[in-house]
Amino acid sequence: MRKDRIVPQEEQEFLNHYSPKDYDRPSVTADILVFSMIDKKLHILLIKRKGHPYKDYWAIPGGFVGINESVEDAAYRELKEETNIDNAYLEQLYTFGNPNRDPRMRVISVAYIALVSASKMKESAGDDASEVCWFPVNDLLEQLETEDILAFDHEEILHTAISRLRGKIHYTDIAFQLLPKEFTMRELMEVYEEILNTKLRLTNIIRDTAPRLIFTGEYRKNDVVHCRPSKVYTFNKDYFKKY
Amino acid sequence: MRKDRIVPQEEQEFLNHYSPKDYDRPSVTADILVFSMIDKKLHILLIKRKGHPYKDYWAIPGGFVGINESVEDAAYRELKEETNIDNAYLEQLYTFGNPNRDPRMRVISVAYIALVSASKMKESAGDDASEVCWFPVNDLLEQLETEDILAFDHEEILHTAISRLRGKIHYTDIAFQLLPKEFTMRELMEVYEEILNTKLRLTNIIRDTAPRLIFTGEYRKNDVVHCRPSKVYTFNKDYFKKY
DNA sequence: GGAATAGTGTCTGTTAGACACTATCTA
DNA sequence: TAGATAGTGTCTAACAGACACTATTCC
Repeated sequence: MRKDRIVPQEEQEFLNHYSPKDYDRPSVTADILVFSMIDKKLHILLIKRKGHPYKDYWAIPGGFVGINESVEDAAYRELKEETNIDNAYLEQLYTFGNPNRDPRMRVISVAYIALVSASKMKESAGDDASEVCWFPVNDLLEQLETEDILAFDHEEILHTAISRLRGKIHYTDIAFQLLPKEFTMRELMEVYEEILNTKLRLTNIIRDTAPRLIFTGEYRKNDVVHCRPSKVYTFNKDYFKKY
Repeated sequence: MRKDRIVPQEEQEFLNHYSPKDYDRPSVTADILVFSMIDKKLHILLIKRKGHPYKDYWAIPGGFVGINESVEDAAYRELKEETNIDNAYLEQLYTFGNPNRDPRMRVISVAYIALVSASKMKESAGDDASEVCWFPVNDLLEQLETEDILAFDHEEILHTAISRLRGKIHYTDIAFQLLPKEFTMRELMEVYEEILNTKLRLTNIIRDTAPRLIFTGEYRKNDVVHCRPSKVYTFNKDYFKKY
């Protein structure tokens, strides 16, 4: 329940005279892990830090949550600033709240995962194009095993995000969120392979996702020579798999 | 990677002169949903609000996160205050960050789930015993379909928690966290039944959880008359099921 | 025709719900 | 012995990985 609670007059009077106490407060940011499939590889958007601390390290984009803005709205705003995309799949990941995460001040970060289709992306991400970069995720993960590249606790945040994606790919629609409206079976499989970082069999992906797909009636010629064209599919939004 | 990064001297100097700007900041609380099995029923700990707003409504216990305290530590502190338990299973649930959640001021709440064994609980929960109450969860959920009982957005938080527990019970160890060190198969099944709010078959629970259990060698006489005693088990902490 | 991928159908091992049946205890 | 729950074993349907085999395209 809970639709429009009737606020008793007594309570209304209390509220009129209430002023928030001046606690010593942490700052709150919304950080956003933007994933996209680019050139058949899963990529994540990172920005290079221009100043201290962690100067020249790469960081997950984020920004402070406004005092009258929901945390989710802050994440959407951040996404818009970085990718110029208004609507995208957005999911809260986890809240990272250790003191000393940021040596400057106490910051609590609510991390979000955004999945965007490369086709939706408009040009120029942000102002300084040179400071923003798409990293191929699996290459990055490998590199992180031996090198420190990410600022703050952002490596931990990235690993948390990957675990989430891997865990959810089989029973949710996240794979489709990374594809354009129309796609082939092979493209869909590539999303699975990139997220799970394994080789899969096209045939099993077909079977598992078929009920959620609609054949558009069109075929697409393949990049490869001597090859039968693929059926073009659309995601059936009305289908919900149990969970 | 990321163990002990060497902070360059240049960066250290920057930090020495950095002072956090005075942004207008939301307050952050750690709210904690404490679950326990009491009298064969899953219960949640709620406190009755003594003041406005939502006077006399029931609320999930919570408190402000200290400026030098991790959010998780704040949750542990809150748990200790309410139940007098030091160590318990604690898991971050979700962060609720809409403005107007609390009519007094902007509050962002990081919600945690705590699972405690009734046997570990010491007496007296908090100061005013009369203000703290254990609610049987499934009865409460039913009541919430027709009545507003919970303060703020706490009904939504509760539903999120229940979904999480139901989703994780089959592939994690949360059921065991609600039981004392030693327990019978029937007690374990009762945890499953309470969380899922369904009737299950003992025999299937036995099969599914067997690899994670250790038979203590002891038997326990049953409450019911004319009945064969149950084997007493312990949770095998070393066993990790894939996920 | 041959190379190459698209797509179908099937085999198999695993898993989860259901339940028949046996085991063991106490009044 | 009867009543009751403990616990074993098995049937079955759903599912997922593997792969044999067919289909279709272009050079």
